[in-house]
Formats: sequence, C-alpha cells, structure tokens
Amino acid sequence: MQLPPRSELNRMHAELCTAVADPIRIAILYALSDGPRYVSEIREQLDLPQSTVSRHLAVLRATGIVADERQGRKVRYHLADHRVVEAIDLLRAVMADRVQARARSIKSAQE
Amino acid sequence: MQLPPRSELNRMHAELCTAVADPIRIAILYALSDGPRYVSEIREQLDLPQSTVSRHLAVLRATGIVADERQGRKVRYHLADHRVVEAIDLLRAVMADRVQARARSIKSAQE
DNA sequence: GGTCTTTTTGCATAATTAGCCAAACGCGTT
DNA sequence: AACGCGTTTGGCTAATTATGCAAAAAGACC
Repeated sequence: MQLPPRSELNRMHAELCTAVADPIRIAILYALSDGPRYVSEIREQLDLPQSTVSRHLAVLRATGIVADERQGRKVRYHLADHRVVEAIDLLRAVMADRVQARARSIKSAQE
Repeated sequence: MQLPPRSELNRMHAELCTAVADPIRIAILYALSDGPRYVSEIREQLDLPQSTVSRHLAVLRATGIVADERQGRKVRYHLADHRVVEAIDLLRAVMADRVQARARSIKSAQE
C-alpha cells in the first residue's frame, strides 16, 4: 500500500484537530484524562443534555480519540491515545501565556 | 484581574484548536516551521488563489499563532509560538500511527 | 413480555466556515 | 500622480456543525 499524498495527510490531520476543536469536547477529554468515565458521569459533571454529550462522544469515537466499552447498561469511555491530551495541553499552555500577557498589559495600562 | 472561568478557558482553547483544524492552515504552519515566508512564497508553494491564502493567514494571525511584518510591499509571516507546531506534530504522530495500523490490518487481511 | 435505566439517533433549526472573483488597498517606482 | 506589484477585503454561495427535543435502541431485572 502506498502512502496517501501530503494533502490527504493534511486533511486527515485536520480532521483530528477538528475533533478536539470544541469547548465541550475539550472538557470531556480533560475529564477522561483522569481515567475512564461513564457517559452519565460526564453528563453530570458538565451539566449538559444527555444527547449533547452523546453526540460529542460520538465525534471523538469516530476519530479514534476515545474508545468505549459496554458495562451492563452503561457505556464507559476512555482515552485511546494519551498524546492527544498532551497536544491540547501544549495549546492550553500557549493560550494561558497569552491570557497572562494580556492581563499584565491591562494592569500596566492602568498604572 | 481574576482568571476567566474554566468554561471560558475551554472556549478560548477551542478557538486556538479551530485555527489549526484546517488542511490548508496546517500546510501553512509546516511551511512556516522552516522559517519566515512571504505570502507570495506560501501561495506559490501551496498553489492556491492569493485570497484563499490571505484569509487563512488572517485566521492564524487573529489567534496569535503567526505574526506578520511588512517588508516593502511584501508581507512576511512567521510563527509566534513554536509550541503550536509541536502540538500539531503530536497529533500528526497519532494520525500516522493510525494510518500505519490500518495499512497493516489491510495487508494481513489480504494474506 | 413489560418496565426501568442508560445511551444513541432522527429531525429541524441556527450558526459558522470555506471558497472564489473582483474590487480595493498599501507601498515602491518612474 | 500614475502605474505595477503584492496583499487584503467585500460579497455571495455552498457546505458543515452544533443543538435540543422527542423517539428509538440496548441491556438488566421482574
């Protein structure tokens, strides 16, 4: 099998990025980074309609970022690859730096 | 100044992720990871309409991922924070592993 | 089979985004 | 000031995505 062309790889790459580019999905990923969770636990923690949580989990599942396993009538989700959380942590650090820099500049402008 | 609530941080975080969640922007970021580039160079390398490249650069600029500086009539762009490329590299590795795993499973199914 | 619990899905609506062409803008040159 | 080059933006269309409610599925238990 030959490798896909670079543009195709970029498309798949973007698909992966798109999956983590949502506030709710980010919250879900951080919840899962502490360990496996049932859908109901996530729903409770985020205080969102069941269907909303389920859809977002479906997006993450479709891209292979998380995996699920039935446990009786519940479904438990867990991270499939921890590097995804590492990646969004990196971006979060970038963002945190920016927020902090902005706070500093506001403060100095007030003095 | 007090920190924004977590949901607000997640929203900003997602904004950052959204900015990198596009095949063209990923290609641009990789081009810039080698060093600063003029818009015309990027346009040429990616073989896209000028306006398309410009819009994507505007998205990256708006989120602070890249910065620009005029050089005569040209505009040169460069990465503002190298960690963004590190982050997408991590995701690219995850994707590459998945592509490879799929290739292996196809191959073994053919045997 | 009927019922309760947990999760997913159908459907309709609202909002966001990409894309291109053509017009405008900014800057250097004559 | 007129022209040319490089870049951005206005305006429109097409496509994608999120959302919530209500209905359906899947499993456990009687």
